[in-house]
Amino acid sequence: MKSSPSTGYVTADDVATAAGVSRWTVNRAFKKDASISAAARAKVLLAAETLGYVPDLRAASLASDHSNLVAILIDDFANPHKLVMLERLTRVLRGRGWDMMLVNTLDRDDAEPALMNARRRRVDATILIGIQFDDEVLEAAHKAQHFKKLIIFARSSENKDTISISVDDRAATLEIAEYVRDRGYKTPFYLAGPRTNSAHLSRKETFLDFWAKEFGVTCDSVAVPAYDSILAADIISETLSNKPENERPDIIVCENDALALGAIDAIRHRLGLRVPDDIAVIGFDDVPQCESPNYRLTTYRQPLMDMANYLVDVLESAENSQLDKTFIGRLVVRESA
Amino acid sequence: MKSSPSTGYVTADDVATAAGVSRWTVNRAFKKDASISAAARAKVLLAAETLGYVPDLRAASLASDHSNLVAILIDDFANPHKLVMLERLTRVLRGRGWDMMLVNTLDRDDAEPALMNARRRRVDATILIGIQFDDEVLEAAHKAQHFKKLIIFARSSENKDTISISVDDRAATLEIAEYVRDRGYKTPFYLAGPRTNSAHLSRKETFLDFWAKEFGVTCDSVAVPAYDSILAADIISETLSNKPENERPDIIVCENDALALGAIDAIRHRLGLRVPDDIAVIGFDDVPQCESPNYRLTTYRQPLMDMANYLVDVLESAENSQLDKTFIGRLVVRESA
DNA sequence: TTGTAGGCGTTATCAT
DNA sequence: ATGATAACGCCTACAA
Repeated sequence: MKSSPSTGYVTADDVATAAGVSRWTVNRAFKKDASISAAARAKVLLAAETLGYVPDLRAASLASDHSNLVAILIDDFANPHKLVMLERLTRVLRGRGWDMMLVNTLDRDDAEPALMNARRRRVDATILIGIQFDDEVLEAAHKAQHFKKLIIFARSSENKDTISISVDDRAATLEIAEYVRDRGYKTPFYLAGPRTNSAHLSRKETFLDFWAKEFGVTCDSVAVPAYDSILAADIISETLSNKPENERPDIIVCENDALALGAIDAIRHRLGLRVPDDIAVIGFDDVPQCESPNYRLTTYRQPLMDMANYLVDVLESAENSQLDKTFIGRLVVRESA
Repeated sequence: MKSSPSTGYVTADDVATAAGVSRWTVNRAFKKDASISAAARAKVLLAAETLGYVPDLRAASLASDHSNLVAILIDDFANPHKLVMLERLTRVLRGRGWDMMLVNTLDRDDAEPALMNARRRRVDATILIGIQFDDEVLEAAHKAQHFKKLIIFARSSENKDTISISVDDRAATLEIAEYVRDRGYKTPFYLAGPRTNSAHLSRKETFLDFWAKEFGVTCDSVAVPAYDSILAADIISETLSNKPENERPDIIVCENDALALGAIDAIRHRLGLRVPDDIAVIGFDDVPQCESPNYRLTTYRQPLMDMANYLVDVLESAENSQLDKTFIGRLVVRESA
């Protein structure tokens, strides 16, 4: 038991002295399940309060080898859905006692250094959200095999060393496709996002397959190199501006809302047409803007709260394989399609 | 020097044994400025690579009492500008070797627990971004005086125990006001955000003062209880829908873009009027959507990269007072006003 | 219920 | 340039 430390922080020892107990009793006072008398706890908590003591989580983590800290690696801040995901994730994690580090994976070459960084902090899990964590990056990451848990959130992955928590893309896309068919649209156009090296069947492929089987026609599509509304607007207006009216699609099915919002802008302000009367639009994600009177976008909402809660279940699980899970969301019908 | 540890992590000792040097030499190999021979460093780095060793930052922090980790407390995820700020902040911090914890301050009562949490992690600085950190909360927080650095980002504050990094609201608002005057608008209407207990002069007050002095008239205003576009649209349409044409404002000046985008939606889709012909709109922040062909919002852009870089300067400074700084941004003129 | 050793993986500081 | 000692503040496991 020593007296005041050099660092300026109050330690358990200081509180112990003040409360007239041992340092270990002090620590017990801060644990829920600890076996400690109510009197002792009260005494300790009072002393801690007056001294301004709070336990040091670095030391706790070092000694116990779990930190209740996760790293979230994210790219693609242009997509407004990321803000929604961050809100849900931080809310649920914090509500259940977890902290998170947010890492901006600046570009694809930065993915590995970013993963390395998470390892240095000895986080309990590393969560990947974004488009640049393709199979190749994952392979390289897991070569070293030094992640307690590597979780891919809101994106499916067949990678074996990884836990994937995502919406069932196939089911979702089929629900969208059926809606498009049932509403009588005949000539859909698919607006896809950046191509990745991921092995799984993309939303676009699922949709095109469905349409081909249903009607025996291949519908057109184009890819936008980023999930960016402005870019999507540019590409849609380029693609459609010189098409005669009878070759025009009657609906644009978009891989996500970022693209869909751009598509609506282009249809109205570049092509001078109406949504949905001339061309309908359908999105994916249900970002807040979808509800704006300007867009009223029909879209597919992922059950993000459920997914985030399941993520914490995974964090708190002793297992770290066989934990993949897909979720079913729902189509939110508004006026855009 | 012990052999393989129980935790599964490779330690500096393991590398030391493998490389035939001492543990301290291993650590030196990972420091830029360390005095170590090139040969020794190469030997160590090779051994580390094959063993998969990376330094443990928890232990480093515990021993050195600085973590290169900051906590960012943020609320108001409805405002799309938050995503931009997060992008810039994470980019600059990471580029300069800092990690950040992101904490969602769920509501006002959660501010104190959230601050406590940052203390438990012994972060080098706590950064506050949001509206709920008013003077009262700051007071309570600093009563305990246990923050190495408490920084208010993108918001001015007169609190003495706090470092405020923000745009010069007064200069910005005056620039906007002069623009409004010079373009010949006569009857501006101010759309404000939630009222806070902050002591400083708000943008709204600055604008109203200017207009009163310039023309001797008080312009109308209304407050939206959250920085939320949908809500802003509702309130604008309520407020203006039953005004006769001659009492209608010719421009709506908004405290930020979230409100401004909602105002535009309301003007078009609820009031059936045109922007800017019937009513012009001006915002603040320059969120990405401003550039959309649908909005083309005239707005004021904060120099976020400069501000973020200055934030890191502050983190790396030995001082922790007299560090307040305000920045000057610029008006970005588009077609909405 | 309460106290005690020993260890977690670094760094500061001093010694060689 | 390299090695060694003593923290850093807590937790696990066990003893009293």
